[in-house]
Amino acid sequence: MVTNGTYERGDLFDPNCGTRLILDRIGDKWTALAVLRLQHGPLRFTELRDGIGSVAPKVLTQTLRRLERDGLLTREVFAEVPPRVVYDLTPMGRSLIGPLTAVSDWAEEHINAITTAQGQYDAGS
Amino acid sequence: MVTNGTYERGDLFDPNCGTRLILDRIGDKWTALAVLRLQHGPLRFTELRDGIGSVAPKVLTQTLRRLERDGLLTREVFAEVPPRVVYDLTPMGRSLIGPLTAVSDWAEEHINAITTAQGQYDAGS
DNA sequence: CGGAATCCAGCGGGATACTG
DNA sequence: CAGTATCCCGCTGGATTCCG
Repeated sequence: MVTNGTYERGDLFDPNCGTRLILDRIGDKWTALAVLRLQHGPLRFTELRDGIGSVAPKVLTQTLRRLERDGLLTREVFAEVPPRVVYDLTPMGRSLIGPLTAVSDWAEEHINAITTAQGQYDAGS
Repeated sequence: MVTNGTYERGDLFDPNCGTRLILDRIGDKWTALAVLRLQHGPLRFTELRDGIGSVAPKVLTQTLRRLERDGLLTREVFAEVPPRVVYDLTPMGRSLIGPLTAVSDWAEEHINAITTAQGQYDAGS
């Protein structure tokens, strides 16, 4: 597996390495979901909320604000009545879809095996 | 982007879908790090702990036990004095390295852009 | 409609001390 | 060495209510 002498390309042991920071971010409960929901085009707040499940509005707002702050999505407000706010991924946000999908695919493929393994482990195997 | 009618291959809106479950798992503070540290071969408890940073032993144990329960790593105990315990990835655990590396690579590539975006956002841009 | 404000509980995670 | 046993804190995330 190790063809050259390099370890993880970064410094995983360093708490400030990129991987740690990003993992803390997309590892939270809704971030990855929000990004994946937006991969097919812009959505409004309510569409996002309904599509994702039962997220408290406060929590969804937090998630979206963080993503906006990180430059991964844009938030466009239309001064209308009733108000309309549209969220969309930035190019950088879109570039995250690939890696995220890789993990998601892996999850779908192995979720059954994992559940089985858990059952055996709990059975005192 | 949507060439056919399918959304995410799973049912992301279902709290019980694989992606959600896995993300909750590898999204925690140490799991992904532990897996990545083990990609080059088996390690002992202390080697894992020293390599990863400052993890409280209790927390590292929790992480490793969960991974063992999920069938992602093996825990082999040698009845010696002093005791020796070796952790190693299972084939399934090894198959997670790819997706994890994809995310990790993305993180290393974009961490600077993200930090910059945060700075601008905080500047009230 | 798209939040903001408030309150709150749980638990993930850390520090420390001890043990087979 | 490789944990276990306690204690404890903060923060994430949830429920609810109200507002422009």
